[in-house]
Amino acid sequence: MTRIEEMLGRVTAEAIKELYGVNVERNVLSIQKTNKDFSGDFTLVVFPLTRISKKSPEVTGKEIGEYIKNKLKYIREFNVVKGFLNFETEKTYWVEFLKEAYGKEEYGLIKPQSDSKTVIVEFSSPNTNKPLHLGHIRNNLLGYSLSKILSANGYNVRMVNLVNDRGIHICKSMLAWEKWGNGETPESSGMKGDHLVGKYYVLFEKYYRQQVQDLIEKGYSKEEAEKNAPLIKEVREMLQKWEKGNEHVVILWGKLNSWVYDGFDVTYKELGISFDKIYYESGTYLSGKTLIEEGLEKGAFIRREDGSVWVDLTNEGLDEKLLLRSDGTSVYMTQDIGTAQLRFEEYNPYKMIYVVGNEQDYHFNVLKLVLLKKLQKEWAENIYHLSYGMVELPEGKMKSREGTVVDADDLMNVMRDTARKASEELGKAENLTEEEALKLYKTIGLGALKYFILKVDPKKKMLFNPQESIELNGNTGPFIQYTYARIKSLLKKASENGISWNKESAITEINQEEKDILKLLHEYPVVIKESGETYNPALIANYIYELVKSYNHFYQEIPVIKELNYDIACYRLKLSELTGRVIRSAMSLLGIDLPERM
RNA sequence: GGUUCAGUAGCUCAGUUGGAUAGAGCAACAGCCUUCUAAGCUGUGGGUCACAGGUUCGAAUCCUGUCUGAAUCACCA
Repeated sequence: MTRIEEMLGRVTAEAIKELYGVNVERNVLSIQKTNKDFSGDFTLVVFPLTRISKKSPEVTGKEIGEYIKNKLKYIREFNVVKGFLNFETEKTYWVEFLKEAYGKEEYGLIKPQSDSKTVIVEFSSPNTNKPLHLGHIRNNLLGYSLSKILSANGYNVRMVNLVNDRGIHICKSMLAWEKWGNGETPESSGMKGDHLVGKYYVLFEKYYRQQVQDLIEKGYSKEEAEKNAPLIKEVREMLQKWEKGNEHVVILWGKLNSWVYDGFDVTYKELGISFDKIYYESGTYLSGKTLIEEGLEKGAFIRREDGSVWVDLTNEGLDEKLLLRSDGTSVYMTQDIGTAQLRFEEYNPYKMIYVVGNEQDYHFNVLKLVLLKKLQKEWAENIYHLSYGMVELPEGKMKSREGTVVDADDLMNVMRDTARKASEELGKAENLTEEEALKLYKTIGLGALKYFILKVDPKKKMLFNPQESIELNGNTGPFIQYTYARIKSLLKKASENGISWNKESAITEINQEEKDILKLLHEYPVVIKESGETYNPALIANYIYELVKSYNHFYQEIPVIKELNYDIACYRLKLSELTGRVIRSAMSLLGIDLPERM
């Protein structure tokens, strides 16, 4: 069944050709949903067409409307208000639409085929020196949801995580643990591994800052003090030992990292996040050097007297950027150049998406420019940096070193407890086993958190207020989950009453409430497409909210099971079932679970 | 200072290939549970879309300038 917007577009172009003798491009025709204050379902804006018709907007609208009404059986009536031509659709269109959509197994989704294009989504990319916090949660949720959405658009998606498991910041917690840890382990302390390691990272920073302060008081400049504090010298030494493969340091590194991974695994599992492939920086940080050499030969880069290698991007409006240190070791940029190349060789992807915060906009600009302009890698055109805004707290930005972070594990626990409290107050937990109840609280708490984060446009920074953001009413995840549970309950009751709605039913009328829902269901495939094209899960979130709101309105006003006309009751049950299926489908694109009852 | 991004109701956010009288939620107030789950529904109040110009049938949306905020511009990652 062709979508009505397409039919309208085609026939409108035909009308203009017929009436005014001019061929118009399909995309200059603006066909949109009719504003709710006017009568009609779809609207053609005729202002731009008056230049062609050489007539007033009203007359032009009437002429085109008349033509279309006679040509398209699904258009029942039209009206013209100023320059807006509003079409009213025939109810048969909606009846047929529901029948078709209802019959599809996964309405709205495009299944990836084995020969579909591949898209790589890199996200999460944590450092192994501290536990995950709210910022990582936004990253993880965006990356995971985006992957699901792209998959629903028919791409083969590979979810990839590049773990920052080496470097000076990792050595900081290692050194601190060795100095002050007294052999403390996750088992001996009862702490989650990532939290334990994070504790020593904070400890390092604390003593380091103290040493810097002491030196400043002795007359050092701040810069000198930061360079000469004994702890930073020790940690540099440790990094060098690591790079040379010093056995003691490598073993220590392996031990602490394994604790962190155990901790991360728990957090990822709680969050419901998984990856197809995990890369480790320790395995990739040397890559990229050959590409730099290649660039040097071509004259794309400059080697300075001290041996360091730079790229000059001043013509592109950026600065000079370091690619290799004077001692020949690589920097972040070097390895990103290398891993990009490796991945394109491995997967030959159609797109490669990096989900990374907007604080690294500059870095990704440089990365793409170097690959594209300096190294002439045409595939770099397909690199896309999904740059998301920071999560801020009422008191400002989160800072790991200063302890002003919202810890991921803590937050999930708080959300679950809030859900528990609310459920108990509302008496929802009755008739549930302890196990069922716990599962429900987790579903609701996480649903609230995930929806809260994903409903905001990724590009924008967002504010997280711990007191107010943990909301379960209004435009929230639990609101949607609740509606879903209601639909489930309705369907269950209907089948208990022996109603079999899964059959043809002769419908003579559809009311406004039903039509509102049908129109939204009708839009679902378009929303999936748009959110895939713009890499924006928020479009899905806002769409579900609209759908759920109009279903709740329907539910409140219109009887379903209690409807006495059997055909109408069946029709409304079908509508409800499809709404439930779309809610489930759309929520799964956000990575949010739904309870069967709540 | 350069670059980039942002500024919409008291708060958190929708709304941009330019379209009709700018929308939700929260908070406030007023209603709706003997009737399919009230985590719901209905209603009221709340706006100089940061400011000033410009483009045109039409601007929150595009352009220019100003103000405010954030990020970034490291031999850190």
